[in-house]
Amino acid sequence: MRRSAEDTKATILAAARERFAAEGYDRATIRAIATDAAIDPAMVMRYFGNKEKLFAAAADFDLRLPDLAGVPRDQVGTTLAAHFAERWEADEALMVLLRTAVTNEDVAGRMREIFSGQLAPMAAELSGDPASAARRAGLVATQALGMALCRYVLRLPPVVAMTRAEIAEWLGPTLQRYLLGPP
Amino acid sequence: MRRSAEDTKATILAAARERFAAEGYDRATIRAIATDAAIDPAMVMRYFGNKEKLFAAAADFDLRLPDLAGVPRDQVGTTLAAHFAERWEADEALMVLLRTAVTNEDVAGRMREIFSGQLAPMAAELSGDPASAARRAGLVATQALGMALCRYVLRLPPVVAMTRAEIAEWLGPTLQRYLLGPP
DNA sequence: TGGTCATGTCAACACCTGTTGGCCTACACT
DNA sequence: AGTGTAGGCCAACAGGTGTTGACATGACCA
Repeated sequence: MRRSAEDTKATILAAARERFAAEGYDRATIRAIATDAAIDPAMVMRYFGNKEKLFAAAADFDLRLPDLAGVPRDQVGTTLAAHFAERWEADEALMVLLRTAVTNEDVAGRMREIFSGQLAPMAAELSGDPASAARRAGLVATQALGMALCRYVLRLPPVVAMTRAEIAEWLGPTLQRYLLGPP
Repeated sequence: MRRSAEDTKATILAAARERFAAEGYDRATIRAIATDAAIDPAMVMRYFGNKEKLFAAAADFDLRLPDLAGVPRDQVGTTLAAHFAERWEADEALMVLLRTAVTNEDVAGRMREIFSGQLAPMAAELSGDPASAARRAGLVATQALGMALCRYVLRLPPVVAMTRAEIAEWLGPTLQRYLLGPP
């Protein structure tokens, strides 16, 4: 069949996202991605150059943190927890990154950039104390990513069984304390 | 050189643990492990059968949870957090499992077994409420593994910078609430 | 001293990977 | 209708992987 270049590129990218999300960088082969996209492996190279660049294109990620300025100060934690619980499931970008960052130093660096570029500034603005803001953001990351890890990657049954609302209820107070609680 | 079979086996196992911990299952090659152990790759096969069995031998893991029965009830969280902070660094078994479970369903299953065989029973004994115990244990896992992920795998700078004592102080109240707090 | 067996080495296998260059083919334009 | 070109396919390469079998070699026992 014959498609426009843009269509083909988008098809490849979609297939790549799924494979990378499900299997991580190493196990997701270009051949498998090409088969999913019903296309020849050589096309992947033509459109994306090489596997690394394909991954980079598939893994651009925005936390899309909500604006917490207008949220009542004592509900910041719950709001944030609810946001994460939704965000993880909105698309596969987080899975793509998480499954790969664990064994790929470059991608781990990319997660550090997301952390310092998106999460840390939010904590700084919220707490007003630049000295402790980075640590507070780091603690938020441990809980948020830990939930993602146990729920979507390891699939611990009791964690999978929780609803998004229950996650917000349980993690809310934790994030609240990490962000705004006593040092 | 010529060694006893047990010595060789132990040398291979030590090298395998390091490689698996640092690179995960896929990227840790038998050839690299053999080189580290100053030995021929064929010896690995002779002593362990195949790569999967070598991994299984390298990844047996015991959380070594402390006995929390004698701990004052309001210090359970901090005690547990301090234990985790030490346990992660005691040996490389956790890294071996974590780096591999993310892209290997069998090993993910093994982590679920560790969870249900070691962590969940502790929560059940502690809370006395079998109905909610599994969920409470799951929540503990999200925070504990999230800390390990951010500190040792992703190496988020503010999380790496924390001392073990600080980790215990910050995570203690979280684990306390997950285990014994209001539902 | 001669022989046996555990310990170790070597070379090769079959397979899979990312990647490349040449070739085909359908469509749009003149 | 003829032709240029963008979109697509095929076959192959070079390198790395787990794994295997045949062969060497040292230590120990009769």
